[in-house]
Amino acid sequence: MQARTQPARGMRDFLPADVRRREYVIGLIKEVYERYGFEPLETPAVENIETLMGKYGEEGNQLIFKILKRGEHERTGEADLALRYDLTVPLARVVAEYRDKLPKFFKRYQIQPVWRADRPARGRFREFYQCDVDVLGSRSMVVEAELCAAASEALQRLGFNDFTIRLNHRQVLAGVLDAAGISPDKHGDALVALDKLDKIGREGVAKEFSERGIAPEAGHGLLDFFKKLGELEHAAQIVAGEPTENGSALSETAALNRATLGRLVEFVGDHEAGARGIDELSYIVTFVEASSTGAKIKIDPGLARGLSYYTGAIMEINVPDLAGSLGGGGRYDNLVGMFLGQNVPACGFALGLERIILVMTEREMFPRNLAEAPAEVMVTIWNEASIADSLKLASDLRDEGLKVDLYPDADKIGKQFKYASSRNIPLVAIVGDEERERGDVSLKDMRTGEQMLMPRERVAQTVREKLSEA
RNA sequence: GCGAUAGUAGCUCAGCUGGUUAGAGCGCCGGUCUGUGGAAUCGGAGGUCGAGGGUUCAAGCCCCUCCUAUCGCCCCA
Repeated sequence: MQARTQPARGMRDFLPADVRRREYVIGLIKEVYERYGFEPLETPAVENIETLMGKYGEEGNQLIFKILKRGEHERTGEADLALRYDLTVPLARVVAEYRDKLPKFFKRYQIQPVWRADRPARGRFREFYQCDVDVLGSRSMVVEAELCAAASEALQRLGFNDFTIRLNHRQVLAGVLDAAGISPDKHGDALVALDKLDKIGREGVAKEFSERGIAPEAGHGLLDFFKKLGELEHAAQIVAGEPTENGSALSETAALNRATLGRLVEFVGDHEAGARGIDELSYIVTFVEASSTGAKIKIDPGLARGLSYYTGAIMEINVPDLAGSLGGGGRYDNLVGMFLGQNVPACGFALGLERIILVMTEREMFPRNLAEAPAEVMVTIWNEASIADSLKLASDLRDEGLKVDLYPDADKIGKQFKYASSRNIPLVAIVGDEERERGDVSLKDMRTGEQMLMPRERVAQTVREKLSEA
């Protein structure tokens, strides 16, 4: 009859120390986003199923957690609701619904869980938090630049400095594939194969191209283009010499981005949409160079992203020690239109909270004192007769604004000290028979072992002094 | 969804080619200490060996199914 106590597959319980870490990260991200002028938004966990279906591509549809109809309809197996798959589509729905109440440029952040019926793996769960920032209402590349800067600053505040924001563009991607002579219906296949370039190498990709029915000349042309891009990077590194230096890293990145753009122009030629995309990328890198984020951004013509609603720039953040990405985003000018009938330009960025926490935990990037003391002072209970005194003292100290734990049992005093010690509570207050007679309280500093006797009224002040000493 | 590896005490792990009552360290609880934690010392509890089935005289070990985690593929934050 022993029930299973593990949470459902891919779902997790967060114990107090976990929650403290999560809140620490969320707090810092919020702070940065607020400083960029973003406003908070929350939406329901559940959406009508039509709201989500068809927005994420074929693969995405299958990964949506669907909720069966209730009541009599349950037996049909039909679903009318679903758990949200991301925060972007609900945002588009909200903008379509409240267009008149929202500002012309709606800048919002949203930090909430989303659900995907995926197979769990390292850094991948079925319930996970995304930290989204989006700007709606503008086609300007200033938006892309600001979003990159905001996400980048959030990561830097958390202590990351070895991340890269890879930048690409859906139209440029299309332009490159067209220019290579890959037929439009094979673009998807080409991208999937191309994405594995650094894993399986040129020959591997070439093999996969042919398996996926891509014309050999087209495949070769494409691989050739990427080979030359790779050489570009190599050259830039040699020129810059020390890539770790801040100053030279910036110019190196900028130079590389310029060179990459140049190659793209050559290769894509007069492909109209592609050329426009290249212009947009060039604006973004120029705008971004105005801030320290510039050194973090790298145009990567091989970057593809799964979600089907992206229409323009796409980006992704990576760190060396994580296979997946720390976050990603892009422009999706047509998504709101799917709800409203009228397009509202939009661009957004999502940071993956779970992956940030995973890497931060492995690298021990959390402040030491985060998970520790649940209270600043613990009040002991001397005996059954003195419970009221202890309650009163705890209450008074709480009124003084202190975090106070009250030991619940009249255990041996040594046991109570041991408990306080194990919980890392720095101070312990004792009202024993002697103290009570004189209206005094003993206060022990668990860190030094020092113990002082004082009038009741002075306890709060002394606790504060002791806390600030450390 | 496919393939691979792993799961033994709260934690980290031993456990030989299947062979009696499954071990260690750390942690936990208690005593030494009748108003005091951390140290020392002595003692104690705790495991249906991930779950369920099968083979065998005998299963932690072999076989099957499932669960969970991790690694590739696929995809993604």
